[in-house]
Amino acid sequence: MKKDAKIRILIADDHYIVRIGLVALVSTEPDMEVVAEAADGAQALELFAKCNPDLALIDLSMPVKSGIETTIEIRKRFPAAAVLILTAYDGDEDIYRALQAGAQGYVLKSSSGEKLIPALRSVAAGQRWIPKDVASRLASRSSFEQLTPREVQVLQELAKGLANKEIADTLNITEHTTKDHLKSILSKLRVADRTEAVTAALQRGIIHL
Amino acid sequence: MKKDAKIRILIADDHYIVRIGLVALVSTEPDMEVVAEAADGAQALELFAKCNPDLALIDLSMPVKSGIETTIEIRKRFPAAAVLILTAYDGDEDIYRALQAGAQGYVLKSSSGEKLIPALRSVAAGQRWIPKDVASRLASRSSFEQLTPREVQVLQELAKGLANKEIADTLNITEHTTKDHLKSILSKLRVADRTEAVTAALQRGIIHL
DNA sequence: CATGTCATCCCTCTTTAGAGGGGTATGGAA
DNA sequence: TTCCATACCCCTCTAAAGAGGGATGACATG
Repeated sequence: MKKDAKIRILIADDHYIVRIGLVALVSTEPDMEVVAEAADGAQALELFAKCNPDLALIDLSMPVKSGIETTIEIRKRFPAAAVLILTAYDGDEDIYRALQAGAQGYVLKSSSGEKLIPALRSVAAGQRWIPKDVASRLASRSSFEQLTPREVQVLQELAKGLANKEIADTLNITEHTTKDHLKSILSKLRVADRTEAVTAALQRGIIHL
Repeated sequence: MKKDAKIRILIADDHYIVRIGLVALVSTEPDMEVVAEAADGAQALELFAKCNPDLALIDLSMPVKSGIETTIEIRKRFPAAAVLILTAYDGDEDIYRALQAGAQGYVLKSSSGEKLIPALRSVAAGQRWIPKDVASRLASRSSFEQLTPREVQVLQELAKGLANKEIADTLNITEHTTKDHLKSILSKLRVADRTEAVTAALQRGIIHL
């Protein structure tokens, strides 16, 4: 290996402290370096295009453009890009969507340096990296049925506290149809009523406040 | 000032990366040092008792014992302790409770080093530190009426998706009383129904999932 | 072409939610 | 003590919510 063939990393996180921490952690490793720091998704995209890093370490919850959106964009524009998601547990749905979006790995912010560094190296080398516990939750996730886009849309209005009739108006459908969607939401999420549906969806990351 | 009279800081955060970041940040300042690192509230208490730091920098969302609980405990056992809350925006109610719990300051994880370092120095020197935007949100908070402990309790059951009758059973009251509490919750939070009450309470940090 | 999924619409029926009144007992503040 | 907030109880009534059926057109996939 050439001495200057370091793994060039882009980090994207809206928390300044986290960015410092990542830079500090990476700088302890001689074979990697942080070449760009972004505080939001849009900035991450810009910097990726400019720096063309070997690895993008991206937080899920960021302003302007979410980690998921950013990952999708990066992978679309740079199909060879290696993306590792770093987050403070945002629910199974987010993990699933991150991997669907093309991320090769997923690490939690609580994981120690001994776990993080190998993840960085692994994903930069083109391999996948998904912690066992995350993988198992991902498996159990599949036991729940997938919500359709329309159902998610209804769920979002539901979270605002709208009544069926109001949801019907905003979505330009009838109250009957709203009730139908609600019925399938309740059965798919295996909950008893709309309020539990909202909290369950929030916990699983299907919707956000 | 004596050369070795550094500000001795205890940091408590469940995210390893954040702890690294804080250590890295603090180490850039010659007059302060991190003397203890805790990954949860209980550990923070232990280490505080052992190290007796000049300042405790505490995250709000931690396992085992929350930042609020930890702050209350620390302030009870060490009335002279200086506590600075560090968090990723957890809703107005949390900020309010943190300050009620005896914390002298409040900083957001997104704030830059130029803002964080003065906050550390200020609180360690016995002064208060509350960002302007946080202070203004705190003021607007007071326009909402305070929920009683019982109402918060009902709200928590509400978030589980329980029906009025079920809530009544778990709290050993009648359904009528549950409805009464619900009525005052709806009016105090200025929302139309139970579902909106739950999301509003989550946003304001009155309850958590 | 058949099958399946999605989104839409419709009806009935029972239970629940929420608005509107009423009241009592307690314990702290004025 | 008088006042006020809290917590508890009760009743009625209307409008929702949610469970149960059945049905259609669009569109993709086998």
